[in-house]
Amino acid sequence: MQDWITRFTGLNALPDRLKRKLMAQSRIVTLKKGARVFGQGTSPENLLMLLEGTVRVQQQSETGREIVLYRVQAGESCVLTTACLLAYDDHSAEGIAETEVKAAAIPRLVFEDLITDSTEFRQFVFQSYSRRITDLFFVIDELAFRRVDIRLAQKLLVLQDDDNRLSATHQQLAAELGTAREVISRQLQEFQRRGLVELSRGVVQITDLAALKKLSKSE
Amino acid sequence: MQDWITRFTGLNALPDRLKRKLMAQSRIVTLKKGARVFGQGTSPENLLMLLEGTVRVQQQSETGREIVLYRVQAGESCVLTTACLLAYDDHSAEGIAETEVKAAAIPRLVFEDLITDSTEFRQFVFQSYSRRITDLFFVIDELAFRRVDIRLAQKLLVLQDDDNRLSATHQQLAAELGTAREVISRQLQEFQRRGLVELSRGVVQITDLAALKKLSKSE
DNA sequence: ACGCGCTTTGTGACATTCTCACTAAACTTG
DNA sequence: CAAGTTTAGTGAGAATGTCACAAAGCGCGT
Repeated sequence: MQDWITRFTGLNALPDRLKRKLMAQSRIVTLKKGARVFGQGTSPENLLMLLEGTVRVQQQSETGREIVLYRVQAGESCVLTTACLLAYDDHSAEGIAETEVKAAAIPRLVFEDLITDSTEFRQFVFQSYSRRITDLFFVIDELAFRRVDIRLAQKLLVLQDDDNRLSATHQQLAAELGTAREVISRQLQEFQRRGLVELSRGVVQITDLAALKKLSKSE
Repeated sequence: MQDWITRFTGLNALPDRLKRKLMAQSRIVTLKKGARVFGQGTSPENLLMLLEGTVRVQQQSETGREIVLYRVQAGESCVLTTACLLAYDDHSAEGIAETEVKAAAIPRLVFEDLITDSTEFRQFVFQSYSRRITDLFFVIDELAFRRVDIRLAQKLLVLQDDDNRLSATHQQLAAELGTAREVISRQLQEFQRRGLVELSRGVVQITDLAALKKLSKSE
């Protein structure tokens, strides 16, 4: 894992001196699938930059319901973690490794140094913020204004693999949209009735991609 | 309007040199009540620091419905504007002056300089971010998991003035919560039936504060 | 004071979503 | 294969959202 910096387009512009510093002062960590990356009591002393895998960031209600806020992909960083989740400790958000995750962990002090020293790094950080906040705006928009069937169709399209399938329980899909499991079950049945998908335990197979896309775009 | 910096607790720690720079290179602007501070086509070349008044930041759906995201109060700054609303131009968010607003406008370049030069200023900026993002998390939580009556009770309590009144149409209250006007009308009627409030056109008078508080806290 | 236009609120009917309390089916493990 | 666990299905009723109006309140000009 020598030159991981090249995986972050925003960091290519860094002067060599700082790249070396970053490499020298961060360490590579590996997290198992399902591991909690941050949240509830974890006080994040590192900025994580994802090299491989994805981290799902979600929020839990007191009643146990969940909603997925966004995902951090390889090549992105968990910026909100460092700056914000500290302040927000009550019904806090948490990050879960969705796959095995490799990441570069940058200690807070190094992070601050880099922010101080480098316009390029600042740009990178602010852009990361920007992306996350855009994601949050999007979630709010969807939650407040869109119907579940349309949102579900969107999600299925986003989460599908190369074979137009996805492995997820209805419960997990409900958490993606911040709704109840029963709602998803019924919607999926309706989709199946209309021939859009084929259901089996823990799996959704998309059978009419075009129609699903059309649905996802209807208002 | 000489020493406005003192109004920002986070900026007190700035070295005098930078305080002077900030004063010298920013200018005080005044905005009329109802003015659009940013959004849709405005490309914000300034960071606004509110000296007086409040700015309401809200989002609009394509169908014309709205939801209030957060408010920027005197002593706070519109950080999200500069960094983020640029990227988010589609169904974008907008900021409206809720009252007459006085603010210090800091040009983007000065902002960058300060970020570069001052740990204290960086802290200030990141804390501002943190607060806003916390607000967004809160909105998402409420939207996804809480009943409207409880959310309405909360809002009435927050928005009330010293006489336990608030001037707002049902439509405006609906926008606060991201719901439909009819829903608010019916809830308010129910509140009135239960003796919690007294309604008249454009005005809600709270008549049983204790009960309303209790409702707002029930799950 | 009166009528006119505009804004705000009220209402019924119906669709969608949420909740609760279950049952049933599908997998897992011993 | 039996027993336990996880996942999915279902009906009933409450809460919320949508639509198409009707009614009431207010400002304004005369």
